[in-house]
Amino acid sequence: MSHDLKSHLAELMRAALLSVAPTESATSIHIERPKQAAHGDFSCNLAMQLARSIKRNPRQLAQLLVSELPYSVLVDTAEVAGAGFINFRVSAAAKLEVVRSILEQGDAFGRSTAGDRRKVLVEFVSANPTGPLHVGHGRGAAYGDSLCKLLDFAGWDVTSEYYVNDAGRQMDILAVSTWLRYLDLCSPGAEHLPFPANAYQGDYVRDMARQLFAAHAGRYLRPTASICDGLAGLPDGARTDAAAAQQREAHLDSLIVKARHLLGEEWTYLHDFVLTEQLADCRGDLEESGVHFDIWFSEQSLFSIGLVARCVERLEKSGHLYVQDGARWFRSTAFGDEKDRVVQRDNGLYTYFASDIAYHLNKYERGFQRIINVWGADHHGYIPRVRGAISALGLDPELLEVALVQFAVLYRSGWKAQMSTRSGDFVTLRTLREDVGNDACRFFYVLRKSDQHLEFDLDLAKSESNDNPVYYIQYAHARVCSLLGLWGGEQKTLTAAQLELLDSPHQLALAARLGGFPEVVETAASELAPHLIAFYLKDLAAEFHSYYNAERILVDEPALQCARVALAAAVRQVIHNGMAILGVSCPESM
RNA sequence: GCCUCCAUAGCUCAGUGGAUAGAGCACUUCCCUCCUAAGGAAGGGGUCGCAGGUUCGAUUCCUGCUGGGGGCGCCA
Repeated sequence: MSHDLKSHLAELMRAALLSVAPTESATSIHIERPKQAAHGDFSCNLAMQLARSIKRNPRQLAQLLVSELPYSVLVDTAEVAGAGFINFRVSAAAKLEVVRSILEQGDAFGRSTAGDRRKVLVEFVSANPTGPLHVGHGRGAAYGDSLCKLLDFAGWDVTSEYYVNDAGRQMDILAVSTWLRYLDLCSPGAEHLPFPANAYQGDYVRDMARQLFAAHAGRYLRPTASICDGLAGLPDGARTDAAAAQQREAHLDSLIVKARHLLGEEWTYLHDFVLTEQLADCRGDLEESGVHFDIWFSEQSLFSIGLVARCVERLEKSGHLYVQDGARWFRSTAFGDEKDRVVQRDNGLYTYFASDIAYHLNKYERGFQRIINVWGADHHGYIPRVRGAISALGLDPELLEVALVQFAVLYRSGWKAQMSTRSGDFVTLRTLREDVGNDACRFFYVLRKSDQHLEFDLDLAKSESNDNPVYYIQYAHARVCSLLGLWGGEQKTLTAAQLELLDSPHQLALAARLGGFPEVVETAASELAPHLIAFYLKDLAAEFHSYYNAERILVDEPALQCARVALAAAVRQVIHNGMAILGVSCPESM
């Protein structure tokens, strides 16, 4: 309704503009909601925009525009204020009508057709399946999922996708880490290989080793001597220099080569086992968080179908590649990147970048009108080369949008918690959800603008969870549910309420706030900013609580009672719709 | 060094071309014989990091500076 009000006012202003200054008919007309109630329900700054080109005093111009404004039953007053604003007051009836719309449209209120059911792909989380998701991943998950729901609400045909990095070195490291733990279990007490500091340290690795041992006993056991034979050496444990680090990585790589060689076919089983385990854990975790993916896309599949090789070939043919130092490079500097990038190493293996080019080619070939990557902010330097590769393949790089999500930093007892999967020192998303609860967790994650660092104070969230704004909003919802229960009537009858009886400032303010929901959805969707929904809901809940304390809703007079219950029910509905976008539940009682 | 995000109340953060810059927490007072007090009402608290520029108008846009997070691999 308010949507209609806004465009209605824009049309009135357009008519006035044509009459006052026909030569300026191309000027865009902005109708906004003033921050202060004293400035009316809507305002327009057209006179100030025009003042310069027409060379007239903005206030006089505004006065002229007002006098040329066509009559409308919806508008009570239009007056000039400030430096040349035109402030509108719309009739109470026009404002209140939104209550009926909300009750009639229910869960669909606020939905728009802006997206025109065009296909959009949203890829997010895509964490390596090398360990449990931690609180950093949680933010990407909450943001991405809310973004999907938001875009769906705004009329897009959304597909959510998780890119599974199941083909890289990290997976090999995880497999070999598990194998080493397993070897210890096979021969307890015996002298065993030292567990490398740069292998995966987490307890979940030991858990997988135990499972492996329980199911297969000594099947993957190989003599220690055969493993050690020809292994790259380790530097002194105390050394922290770059050369030592490089040596440690080389040691790990030679362990992987050794494991492959000694285990043969069984290495594949081991590799698949750890992948399946971690993916299942990750998937379960996300499902419990209410985060759903339509597609789990395997990086390995890109190699299997030969798309990576074909992609590189295609770039080769179009002259975007060259060979140097034995490696094959993509000339990304031709597309604005700061340096060229390797796509194929001197040992013949493709880099992660090569498979990512193939992945993006595949995304384009699936026919999306819009492709959104939700990436951690640490990937920002990666954007130019991907865009470059897309351009080099003759595709439109503008189709790809990258939404960068800044880090979530977790504070425990006033100390910043580390977040490294390899070192095993991290707080898992699962732990966080168990401590804080899923609703508070998801709400907290989207309560910050995504390009803003998020400070997640675990102790505060745990100890003072009652202060969490999520409860404030849920409480408003529960209060209405309680009212509806006490009222006891048939909700369908509320659409027939005499809304004009709602004439107090509190009620009109609430109606105006409710009317703003579709605009908030629209803005949030176009800016990929679900946090705007969260802030809107806080404001709506505040307005409702204030009203609830100031006026009685279940009054004796039947018509008035019906109108007030209808308003409360509309508040409940909009909170419900907004929370659904955020993936947060709305309990009926608290 | 280069790239990028950021700097707004004591703290955590909204607002991003408009009129007197907002919220929560914390602090000071009030309000349950009354529809859930996980609530409400009132109050104090700010040179919107600094300096220029564009504009009728800048916390918002541009440039520089200062301070902070992150990134700059033939890792993924």
